[in-house]
Amino acid sequence: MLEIDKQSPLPIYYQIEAYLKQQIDDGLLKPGDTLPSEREFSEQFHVSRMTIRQAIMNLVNAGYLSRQKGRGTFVASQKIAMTLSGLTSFSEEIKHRGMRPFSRLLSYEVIPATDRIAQQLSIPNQTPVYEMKRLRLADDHPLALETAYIPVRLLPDLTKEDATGSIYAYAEQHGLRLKNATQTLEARSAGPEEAKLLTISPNAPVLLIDQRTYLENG
Amino acid sequence: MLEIDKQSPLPIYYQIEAYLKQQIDDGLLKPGDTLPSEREFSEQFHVSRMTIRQAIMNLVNAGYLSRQKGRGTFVASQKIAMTLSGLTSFSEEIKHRGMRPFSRLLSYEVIPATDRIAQQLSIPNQTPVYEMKRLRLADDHPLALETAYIPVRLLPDLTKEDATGSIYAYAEQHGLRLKNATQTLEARSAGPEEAKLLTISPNAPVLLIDQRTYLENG
DNA sequence: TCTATAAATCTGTTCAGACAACTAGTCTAA
DNA sequence: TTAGACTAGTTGTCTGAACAGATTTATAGA
Repeated sequence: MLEIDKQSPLPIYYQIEAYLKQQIDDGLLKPGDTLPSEREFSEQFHVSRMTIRQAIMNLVNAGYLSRQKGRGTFVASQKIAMTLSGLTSFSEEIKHRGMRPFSRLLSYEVIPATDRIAQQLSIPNQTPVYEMKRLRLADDHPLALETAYIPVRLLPDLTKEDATGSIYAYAEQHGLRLKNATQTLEARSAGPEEAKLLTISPNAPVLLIDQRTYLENG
Repeated sequence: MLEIDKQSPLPIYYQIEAYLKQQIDDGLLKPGDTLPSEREFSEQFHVSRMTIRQAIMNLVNAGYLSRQKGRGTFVASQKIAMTLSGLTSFSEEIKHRGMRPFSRLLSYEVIPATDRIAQQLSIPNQTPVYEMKRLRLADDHPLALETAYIPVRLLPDLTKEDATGSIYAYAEQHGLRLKNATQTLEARSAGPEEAKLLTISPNAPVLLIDQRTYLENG
């Protein structure tokens, strides 16, 4: 049992945060486990609910926990490598750096989800999804190749023209509230086609980024 | 001027957040600019200070803003690539994935800061700094090469033995409260020596991570 | 003028309470 | 049996207040 020291120079939320992180790292709390509710924590530690929330929210941002309105707070899966708190789309990211973002649509079609895609998106096999390949540029400098898969069900009326702009902006305009994204990174060598599109030499090292964006309801 | 719609299904803090993000992306707020204080925002929008705080904290986590106790809130520099809200040290990160972290100290010495190091750490030239090279392993599998530079002034009593363990833990034990870190990523080819230590082939792509950790007071 | 003290201003932390929105289970009526 | 209403529990949002700690500005005294 944790003893909170209210006289400590360390903030209370910080002590609780460290305590929970320890429990997770030590395996006392396993991925998928449900945490006590905010009210229970509040009574257990004799502190305000807002203080508990601050500790929990920090751990959610750090990728240790996840929460769902009406259900509870859970220990996050180990697989989540890095949680981006600020969910920034490509366009936002580039603009933020003062460059002019641009993307060229290479291909756009609706295909049934393959095994791998269906599994990654947690949808049934063969579910129709949009497949969009785009070349990302910043100030006319090729920057990245992107292949995006989106279940058709989520955005039934998406057209080829919409796909030219920002998908994030389009989604938010149509009432989908985006929640967070996870990214995993991997470095590998560029294939010949990729190298050509990005105007780099074949076998030059490239960064492989797997980004998944979730809606607010999961 | 922003008009807050208190009837909107979108939370108030979210509206304010979007408004400020827009101002920054549009260049109306430039890096270094000071934002109005929380009290001023609070009066301007007729909402509670805590609501303002929630909007601002989200933007701080997303890397758009930075704040300093007693000074104010500022538009963050464009250079900040990605701010890790959860400041996780190497050991924490590996343990979180259920592996056994280990590090081998390759070299340890005190050297005067070179031009490049001094500039990066924002300290005067020739200031003595620790230089520690470490090979990082997870479950005996070589994972990363690390070269760390720390101003001697910050941790005057650091010994070679201390350097074998976690520097973060050591720093916190000695009263330094760490704040946040920025990481920039770059993919390049491995040199022959690096390849040998990491047991990979020369020229294999590796990930270059430049991580900077700041103390709470900067 | 210069310096040391005091006041004002700012962000950081904490509290107690209120209502909204969502989830899951129970109970009731068709 | 089943569809729908109800209810208890959970997180999400918001308020107004208070004090702490850091920084800057104003002030008074030498």
